Amino acid sequence: MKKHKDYDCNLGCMVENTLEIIRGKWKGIVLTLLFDKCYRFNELQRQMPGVTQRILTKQLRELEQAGLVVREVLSLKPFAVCYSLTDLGRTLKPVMHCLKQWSLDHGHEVYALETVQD
Amino acid sequence: MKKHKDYDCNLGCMVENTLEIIRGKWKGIVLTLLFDKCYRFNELQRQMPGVTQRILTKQLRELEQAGLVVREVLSLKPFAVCYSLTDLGRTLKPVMHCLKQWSLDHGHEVYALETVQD
DNA sequence: CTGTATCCCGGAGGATACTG
DNA sequence: CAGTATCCTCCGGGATACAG
Repeated sequence: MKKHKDYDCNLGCMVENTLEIIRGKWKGIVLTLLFDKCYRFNELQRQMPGVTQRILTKQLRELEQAGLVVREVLSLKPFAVCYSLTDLGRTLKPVMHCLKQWSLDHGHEVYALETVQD
Repeated sequence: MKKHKDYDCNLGCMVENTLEIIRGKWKGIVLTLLFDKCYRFNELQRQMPGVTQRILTKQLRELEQAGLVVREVLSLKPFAVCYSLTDLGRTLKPVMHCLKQWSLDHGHEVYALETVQD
């Protein structure tokens, strides 16, 4: 695991700390999904078109390391696991709401400037 | 400029949209700094130990493209520019506050689990 | 079903030198 | 002072195949 910050910053660092946790490409979606209910591995994958097993596993492991997500083995015979949020993970709800709200309010203004026609 | 999203997602996508804008390594700090006042290029660099000119320029250009930051040439004789936030950029203040607050409230809990002694 | 093991690639970030 | 121009490194993300 890598160090969180390689230098001390008393300015935007707080913001960066939080950002690093949710920086992974699929972590935002994973967390958003898990706010509602716990998910099986393949349920998650189906909700996230484009992600591969390896990457999804990786994102989940990292969220687990951060203490935001819990992996629970339900059964071994038919191998089944269940991913859910920890209490700490749940505290991110207002944060994610904040991000979502901004996108709803101002996202289109950004798009207007990015205008990509590929 | 790259496409914002390569697929349509109606779940965590909103969150992702906002995250992509501030994903750059130094963007959080830049924005945080610019909330207070406008900065000269080298003022910014001095506030951000570790960043190189090239990278800082890149981050600023991207924020500019997104419509969050304005670059204003103050004078040519002694070459001077000034970076400040647009109205759109300023709307990110509550979002950044949200991220910062979470770090203050729960950041240490994450650290506790990451425990890296390198 | 839920992974791990390889191999691979592009791009973000960085070091350094040069410029108007 | 505020940048470009090169070149380079590293790592997140992905494709694919295999495994318990």
